[in-house]
Amino acid sequence: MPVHNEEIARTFDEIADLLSLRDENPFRIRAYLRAAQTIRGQQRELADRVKAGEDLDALPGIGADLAGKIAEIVTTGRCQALEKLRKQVPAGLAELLRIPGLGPKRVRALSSGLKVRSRRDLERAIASGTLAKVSGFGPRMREKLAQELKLTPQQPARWLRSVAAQFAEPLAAYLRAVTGVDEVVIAGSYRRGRDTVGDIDILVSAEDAPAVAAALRRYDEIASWSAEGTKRITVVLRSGLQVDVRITEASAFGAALHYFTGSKAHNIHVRRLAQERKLKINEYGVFRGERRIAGDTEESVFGSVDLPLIPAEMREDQGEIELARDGKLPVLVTRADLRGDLHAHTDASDGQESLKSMALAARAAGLAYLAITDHSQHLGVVHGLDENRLRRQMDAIDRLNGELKGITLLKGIEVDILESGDLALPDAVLAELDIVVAAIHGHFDLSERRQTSRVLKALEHRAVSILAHPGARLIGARRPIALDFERILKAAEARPCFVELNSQPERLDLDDAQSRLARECGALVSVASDAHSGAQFGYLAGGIVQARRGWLTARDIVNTRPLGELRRLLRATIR
DNA sequence: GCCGTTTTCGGCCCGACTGTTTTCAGTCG
Repeated sequence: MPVHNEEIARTFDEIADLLSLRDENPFRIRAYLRAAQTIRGQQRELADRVKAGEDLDALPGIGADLAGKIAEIVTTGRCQALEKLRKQVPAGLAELLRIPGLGPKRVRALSSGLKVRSRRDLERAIASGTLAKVSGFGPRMREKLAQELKLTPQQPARWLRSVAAQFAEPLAAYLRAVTGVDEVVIAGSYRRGRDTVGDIDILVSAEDAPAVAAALRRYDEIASWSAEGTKRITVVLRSGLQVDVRITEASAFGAALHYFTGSKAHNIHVRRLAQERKLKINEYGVFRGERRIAGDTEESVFGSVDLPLIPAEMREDQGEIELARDGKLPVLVTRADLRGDLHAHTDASDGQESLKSMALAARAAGLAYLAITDHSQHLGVVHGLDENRLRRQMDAIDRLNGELKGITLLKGIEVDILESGDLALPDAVLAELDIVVAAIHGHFDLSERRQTSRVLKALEHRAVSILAHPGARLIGARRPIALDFERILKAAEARPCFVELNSQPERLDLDDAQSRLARECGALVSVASDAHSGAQFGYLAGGIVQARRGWLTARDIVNTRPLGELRRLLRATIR
C-alpha cells in the first residue's frame, strides 16, 4: 500500500503539534507546518518521486532533513522522530489543541498543573472548580471552554463554497447598501475559490467603522457575536457559518484585500520579499520606514515587490510567486472563454427538463453547443437509456438542430464503466454518437490497483471521448476512489481523450491539484456542468473557478474551442 | 528546520483581539 501525500502531511502536522507542546523553537514548528502544506499541494505522489530518485529538497520549505524524513515515511511507513515525540508528550494533549482558545501554552499548563490530558479531564476540571486554580484560566476562559467542549465535536465541518455563498453573498449585499460603505469583497478562501470554506471573511471599505458595526448589529441573520473590535468583528450566522468582518479605509483597501485573501503561506512569502527590499507589508499598506509607499490597490502591493498581480485562485504559495517573478504566470481561463458544454441530462434520464428546454437554457447561458449525455441503461435508479431509446433521442436531436438557431446539440451518452472496465452499452451504438462520456457510478471501494486498471480499460474503448468526474467524490459525503491519477492522465493524453472537470458543486472533480496534474500531463480538460436542469448551467462558473485553481488556461480546456475545432478533436479521440 | 542578489549563521510576517493582568501573554488569522 503506497503512502499518500496526505499521510506524509499529517505526520508532519502531528510532529508540529507535539513540538509546540514541548515549547520547541516556533520556527522549527512552522517549518513542519509549511512542509505539510507544500506536500498537500503536490499533485504527484511523493512516494513515486522518492522511488524515481528525485530530489525532494528542491520543493519549497523542504530541505535535506525533511526530504530524508519523507523518504523514511514512504519506504518504511514509519517516522522515528514522530514515534519518539509521541513517547515524550502525554497522549491526548494534541486533541486539546483543537479546542478554540487552547494553544500549546495553556495545554501545557493544564497538563503539568492539573494532569488534564483529555477533553474528559478538562470537563471534570471545569465542573469541580479545580481549573480556577491554574493561572491564566479566569472565569471568562472557564465559561468559554465549557461552551467549546459542547460545540467542538461537530465543529470541524467545512462548508461547500456554493452553500456558504448562499449566506455570505446576501450579507455582503446588505453591507454594500450601508451608507458610507464604498466597497465590500468576500475575501479569504472563498475568494481563492477553495471548493470548501471553513468560515467567511468579508472586507468592507468604509471611513466610519462604528457605523458599519452598528449596521451589522441590525442584520437579522446573526446568531451570536464572538469578537468585536474597532476593525474586526466576528459573528456566527443562524446557519452556523462564522463570518469575520474586517473594516478598512479606502486608501488601504488593496493591502487589506491582499492580506485578507491569503493564503497565509502566500502572504508570508510576499512579506518576506518585502523584507528583502527593506519594506514592510501589513494590512494597512506597504511601508519604507514610516513612509507608506503603496497599498490602495492589490496591484500596488504586488508591484512593491516587483510582481504582477497574481490571481486570487493561485495564491497558495505553490510556486505562483516564482512564476510571477519570472513573468510566466498563466493567463487563467474565464467563464467567458467557454463556448460549449459537453455533459448534460434531460428528462429522458434523471434530468428535469426536456431536450428543447435544455437547449434553450444553454443558449441563454451563452453557449454555442451542448452535448446531451443522458445516463445509459445500466444505472437503474435513473431510468437510463437503452439502445432503442438512445436512437430515438438521436433522431429528436437531429430535428431540433434543424429547428434551433444559435445552439448546436451534440449526440452523446454518459455510459457506465462497469466493475470490469467494460462499458454498459455495445461499441456499435456508441460509435453512432458524437461524444461518449464514460463514468464510474458504483464499485467505489476497489483497491487502487483494480480501480486504476478498471479505468484504464474503459479508456481503451475507442468510442470514449471523455472520462467524467474521474474521482467520483462527493465532497463531505464520499471519498474519491483510489486511482493512480498520473497513469490515468498520461493514458488520456496518449490516446487521446479528455478528462472532465465536473462543475456540480458537491463534485468539483477533478480537484485543483488534479487539474494542475492534467495540465502537466498534457491531457485536455472538459469543464462541464453535468446540468440536470437549465438553471444548472450556472454551475459552470464554479467549475471555472476550480479550473483557475488548477492553473488552467483556455488552451487547456477543450470546450473553449469553436464547434468546428471541437469536432476535429472529438474525431481524433475516436480513431 | 529552512534559507541566502547583504548572509552557510542568524534570521525567520505581522497585527487584532481576549482575558487576565496591572503592562502583557496567548491565541488566532
